[in-house]
Amino acid sequence: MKELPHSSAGSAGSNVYAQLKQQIVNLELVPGTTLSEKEMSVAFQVSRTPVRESFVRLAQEGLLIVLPQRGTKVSLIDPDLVEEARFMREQLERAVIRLACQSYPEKHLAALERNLELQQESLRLHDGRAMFELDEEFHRILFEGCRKLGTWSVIQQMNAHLNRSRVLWLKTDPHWEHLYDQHRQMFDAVRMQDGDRADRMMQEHLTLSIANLSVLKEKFPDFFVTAQ
Amino acid sequence: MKELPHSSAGSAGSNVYAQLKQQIVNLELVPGTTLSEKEMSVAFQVSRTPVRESFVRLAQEGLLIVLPQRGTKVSLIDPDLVEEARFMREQLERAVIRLACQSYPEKHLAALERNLELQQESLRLHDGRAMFELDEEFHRILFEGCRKLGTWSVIQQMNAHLNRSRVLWLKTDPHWEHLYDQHRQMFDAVRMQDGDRADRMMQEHLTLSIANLSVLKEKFPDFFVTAQ
DNA sequence: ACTACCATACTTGTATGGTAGTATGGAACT
DNA sequence: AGTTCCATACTACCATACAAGTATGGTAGT
Repeated sequence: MKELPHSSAGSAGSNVYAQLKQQIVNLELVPGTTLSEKEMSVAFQVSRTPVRESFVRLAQEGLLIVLPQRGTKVSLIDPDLVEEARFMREQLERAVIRLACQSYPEKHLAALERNLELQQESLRLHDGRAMFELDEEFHRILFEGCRKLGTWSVIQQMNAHLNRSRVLWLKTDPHWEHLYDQHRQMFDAVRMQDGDRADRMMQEHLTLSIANLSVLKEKFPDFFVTAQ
Repeated sequence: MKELPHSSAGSAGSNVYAQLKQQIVNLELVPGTTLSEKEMSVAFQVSRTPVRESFVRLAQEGLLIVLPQRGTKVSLIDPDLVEEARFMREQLERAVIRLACQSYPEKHLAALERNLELQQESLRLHDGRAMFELDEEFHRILFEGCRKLGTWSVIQQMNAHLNRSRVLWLKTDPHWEHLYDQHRQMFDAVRMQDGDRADRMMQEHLTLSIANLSVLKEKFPDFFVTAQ
């Protein structure tokens, strides 16, 4: 078969996985959508095997629900899981930023500053998509500087749920300026090695970030789990 | 706990996954062992497809390393990952037990007490295997009572690495009595709603539990990653 | 003795046909 | 009209065949 130019990166299975995951997290694949191996195999121009492989991985992350012999659908957003993900992030990020205030490599400090500049630039351009990614990277750099990238990647898994609601939130009312300010203040706190202040800022940052989940539930009721 | 359809027994793929995972965590499959889809398919009397499915899932958890067209091997224990898992557990469990001290269902409190009794019984019988599982369940019940089971299951993933070193530790010098005492004291603190004491106990509990990783590295050098 | 080459026997990755279970719609029956 | 039954068209699951990359050991050439 002819090699498609875009599919050269990695195996077919990994490509399907990555693309599906992105579509799910970006809500291009609406929660509740029913998929099928066959359907996706024709869409991605591959056989069912790599599609099935990606389904297995996505199911393990809770993004797909596979019902044997019945079908596969994109999972609904579970508010309890979202809150748990927020809780988890809060605990771990507060602990990490306290570590960062004790000692943090100069190299990563510079990376944070560079990231903040890019945030400012994206803010000026009202580029929400870029802000979203820079936000993610800001926090990732924090973990990286503390040599806690394994922790970060585990968070990411649970984060898939949190991020879907954040994407929804983005569509309604993004307070990017406010988040930028908080990032800036956290950066300053790390540089000044002020652990208590950094902790306080992070807590506020991650508490407020998904404050009004109920608003989203009202606005997009079909996307959420109702009965628990 | 919401049972993911995939994790339930029944399908051949899930069975292979569960059995392989258990063998890996129990170190019956020694770190570094090379496996192959074909080999396992004859061992489990199934075709390569479900075996491959289990490989994909285990690889995502970091328990298997798949090298395309070369082979698959059981991952070595990464001391940095073990420490990260410990770090993660410490932060999350301390936060959870503080929650438990604020409010905790009577039902789960009773479950904890029953668990402690079983621990005492296993202690008397010197049944290390049972203690290991009761230890896990004790902590799980704590999360369950705080409605943080999703967090627990995410921890479990990272815990696979931590548990392998704990199994090693079990083979050398298990201080089960000490751990039992700590469990008992944590239980008392939750019942008395003494958050500070519970926090302190949990921190101690999870700090000491893998104190001597370097000892294990000397005793079982082949099981660990050397260069990072 | 040493090097370059290549057949061969592995490995994982992919495609495809068949199986069993499930939802669905229409026909036959009450 | 309402209910039961069954053919049909799905589904995920599994087995198998093939493709493609890689390690290895032997061999021919220098």
